[in-house]
Amino acid sequence: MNFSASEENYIKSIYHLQPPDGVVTTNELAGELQTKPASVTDMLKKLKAKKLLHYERYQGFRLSSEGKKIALGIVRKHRLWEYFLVQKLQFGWDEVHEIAEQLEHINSKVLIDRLDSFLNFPRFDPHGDPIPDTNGKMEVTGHINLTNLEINHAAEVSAVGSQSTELLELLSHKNIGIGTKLEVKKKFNFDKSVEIKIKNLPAFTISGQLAQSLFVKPL
Amino acid sequence: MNFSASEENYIKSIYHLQPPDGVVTTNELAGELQTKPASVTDMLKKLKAKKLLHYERYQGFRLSSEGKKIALGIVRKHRLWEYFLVQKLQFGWDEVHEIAEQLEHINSKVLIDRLDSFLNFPRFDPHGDPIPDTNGKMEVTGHINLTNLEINHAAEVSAVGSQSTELLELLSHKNIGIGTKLEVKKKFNFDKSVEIKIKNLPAFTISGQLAQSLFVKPL
DNA sequence: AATATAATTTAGACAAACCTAAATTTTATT
DNA sequence: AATAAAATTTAGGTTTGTCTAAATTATATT
Ligand SMILES: [Mn+2]
Ligand SMILES: [Mn+2]
Ligand SMILES: [Mn+2]
Ligand SMILES: [Mn+2]
Repeated sequence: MNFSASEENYIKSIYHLQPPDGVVTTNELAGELQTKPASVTDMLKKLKAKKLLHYERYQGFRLSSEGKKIALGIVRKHRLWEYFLVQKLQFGWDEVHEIAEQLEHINSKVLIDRLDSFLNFPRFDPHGDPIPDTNGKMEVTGHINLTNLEINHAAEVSAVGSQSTELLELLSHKNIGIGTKLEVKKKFNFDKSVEIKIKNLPAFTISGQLAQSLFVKPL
Repeated sequence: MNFSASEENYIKSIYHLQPPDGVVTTNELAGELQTKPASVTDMLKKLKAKKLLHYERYQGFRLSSEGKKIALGIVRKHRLWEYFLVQKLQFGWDEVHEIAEQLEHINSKVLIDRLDSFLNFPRFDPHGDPIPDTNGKMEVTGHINLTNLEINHAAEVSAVGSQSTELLELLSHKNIGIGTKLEVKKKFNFDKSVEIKIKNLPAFTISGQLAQSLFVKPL
């Protein structure tokens, strides 16, 4: 079965909004998609008819297992393209979302699997979100992006957003690696930079871009 | 101004059908786009209103200079993506058209210019068609693909379809380079392979894939 | 429990891009 | 020049995805 770009955007948004056990509401989804509740209701009927979601009117809705499978396919495409844009075409991680929003609707299984292979099967996108594999499986490590770590909570670096030599060079210069224990001391909203503290070293500041590339496991 | 995928497909097809001085007809375009003449007429009105073509009813139509500019932009995207698919993702030149047909509608100037740079500014796509540069200019060399050379007509190799080391390795092994004079002796439809004759050498056969990567100037 | 408010759905329209069938215009043939 | 054939356009629908305004249902407040 094939879906329109519009259907895919709805499915993906429901996937992102859906809490582990709960349900998504019409207004939430309308807000997310910048559309009107009435339009959402129309689409819900269509997606229900296609068996992509469970929905009883006025009761909210959630993806069916088929719907979840479709969603993971779109998420896979979105994140792989983002990784491609950053890693191969020198885009900043803050410039890729809009373009990936278009590219995720290109319809070709072989294209996306070859892209995956060309990129060397990356497990995280430039924002640190895990990339589902060809079967829709993705890592469920407990790590979070450093930018989401709470202030003064100890954590350990567990992954980096990419394997680029530039990133790795910067990390080694700053003595940060997998296993490094650290705390966030302060977050600066102006430029998203973050002050961190590593034991036995004076506190220092890292750029928002670098923080985005670091994933930590709270201890 | 931004155009829908449908508008872009119409514009590109008119560009390809349009003879140097003549005009395109409704039925021709309907045939090319696998649609009905009535649908073509609808779109012609819209494109005329947007000043992308010159059109008087029952009289045929041709792109305006603005329309030509748009067309070249789409052709540029189509051919760059084809080159990417073949050169980076290991697709065969016969497998890329359909995917490029989708990718050509991705809307981002910076994306396509970065892709161009990433690919090292290729001048020909995998089918030997010239790739317009960022300003819509493309080479108008008189060369044609070797697969289109008439049998027993002398010609000189003038360009290759890509710069890949694999291609160049194969060419040097076969003693073919820019400037090599040759004739096509026979074309085999079964596997598209081609028998060629180079002076002072016995005739030999090259694969269809290799022939597709060779461009010659008839002498 | 009654009523007010908020969320959701329905009804009815609209634009884009297509279609079929009928009407019109151009072109070819006698 | 008249007529036949072909090409093109128009008229009137359909589907998809959107919208506004009104009606309905659920939730919150008195
Ligand atoms: Mn999207
Ligand atoms: Mn992302
Ligand atoms: Mn296309
Ligand atoms: Mn091509």
